[in-house]
Amino acid sequence: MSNKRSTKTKILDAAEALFADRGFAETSLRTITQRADVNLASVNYHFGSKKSLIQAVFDRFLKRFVKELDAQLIPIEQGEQRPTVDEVLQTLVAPILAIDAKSDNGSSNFMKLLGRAYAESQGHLRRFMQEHYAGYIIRFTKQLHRSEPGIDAKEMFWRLHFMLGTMIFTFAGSHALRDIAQADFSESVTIEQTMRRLLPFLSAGFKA
Amino acid sequence: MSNKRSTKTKILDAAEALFADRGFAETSLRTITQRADVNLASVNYHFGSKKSLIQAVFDRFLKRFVKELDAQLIPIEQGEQRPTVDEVLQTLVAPILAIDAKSDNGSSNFMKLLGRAYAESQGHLRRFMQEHYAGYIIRFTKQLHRSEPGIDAKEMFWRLHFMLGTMIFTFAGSHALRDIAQADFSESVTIEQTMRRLLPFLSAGFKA
DNA sequence: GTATGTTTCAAACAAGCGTTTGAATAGTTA
DNA sequence: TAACTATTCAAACGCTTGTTTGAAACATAC
Repeated sequence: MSNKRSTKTKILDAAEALFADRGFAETSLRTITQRADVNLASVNYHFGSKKSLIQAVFDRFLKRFVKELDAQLIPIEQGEQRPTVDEVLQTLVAPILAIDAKSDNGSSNFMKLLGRAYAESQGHLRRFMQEHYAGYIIRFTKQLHRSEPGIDAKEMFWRLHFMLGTMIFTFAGSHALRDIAQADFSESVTIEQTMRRLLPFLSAGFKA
Repeated sequence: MSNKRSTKTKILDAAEALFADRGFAETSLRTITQRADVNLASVNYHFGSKKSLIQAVFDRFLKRFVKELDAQLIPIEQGEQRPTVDEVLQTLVAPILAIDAKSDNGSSNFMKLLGRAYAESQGHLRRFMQEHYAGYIIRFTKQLHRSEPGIDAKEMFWRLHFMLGTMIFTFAGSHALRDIAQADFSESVTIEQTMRRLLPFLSAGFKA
């Protein structure tokens, strides 16, 4: 392995950005390999198929994400005091910010991909994620439940999904939202700013 | 025009369901015409192109929607009393329920399509909707603002989009959510039930 | 050096796509 | 009935897609 970016990495980088921007079906392998400056056949050589490439993109992303999430969850899990809703929600913030640190604009590749995975119809991606990362969702949910023990499991389930929905939709949102905001209020929009607006909305809704 | 469903209608019906389920790029004209039981060429004959067909599907949907929305907004607009947030949000409920009345499962074709339109990258759909239906958004926003005059325009903008995001994500959500809920709580999930859970979440968040 | 295994490359493959064509049919008007 | 328009149909078009192929280039070992 040389110190230059490997072909595999170059493909993953290009695919990640393009999938997030355009979607899976709308992004051809030719577009990816062109942007990555590698040969067309190298995708199938290194990843086997387009479907496997999609999973590899997610796997790399989620590995980074859950590593951060884990670090955030541990102190809360070990705390004797029960956490507040805001504290639990905060465990998601740092990972998202850390992962998309490089992306200068207000949107998040990670969230965009999550949104696309959610909309994806065949569901092979959902199955893949369910298999490999369900444990983290359970840990997060457990702490959320600890923060508001009064809310029963069924209600919890729905409010959690409402929250996730809002987050994913907001950060996955195409440039539309950001552009409108920029035009109407001439304020540049970063992930952190949006996050600051979003969290009170979420925790108020959750405690409703 | 005979009393049988016309070819045009059959195409629109099939396309609507398939686009909502699988997305635009993932749905071929051959799949649509097969399901509609019409000839492949009839799409181009009646609509001109696939892109125009997509717009036609949205146009039919939105026409129904805004007709209902208009009826809901008028009494509020004419009321001297300023409306509550919940009353304003309710103006969206009836149209959504009315439009997807036929769909028995808990998801909404209309919302699914909205979600897909939002994710769509080229944006020709967003432009089309902006051109034809922006007036209704303004009317709705105006009433929302009237309900909580304390919230300034910028904050309003964001919270409105948080709300829309949650709604679209929730109702556009693939079967995943519904399936999990059904498995874990053995409760069948209708749009109305989900709406009942969602609205308090939204209005609490909005007033946060 | 030669030999061996790994990676790249241009070219081609079959399959599916949206669209077009021109003839056949159905429907309407005179 | 005859003339004319609107619609349907099977077939084909050109193009893009994901994938495969076999030779070339590179790397590593002996």
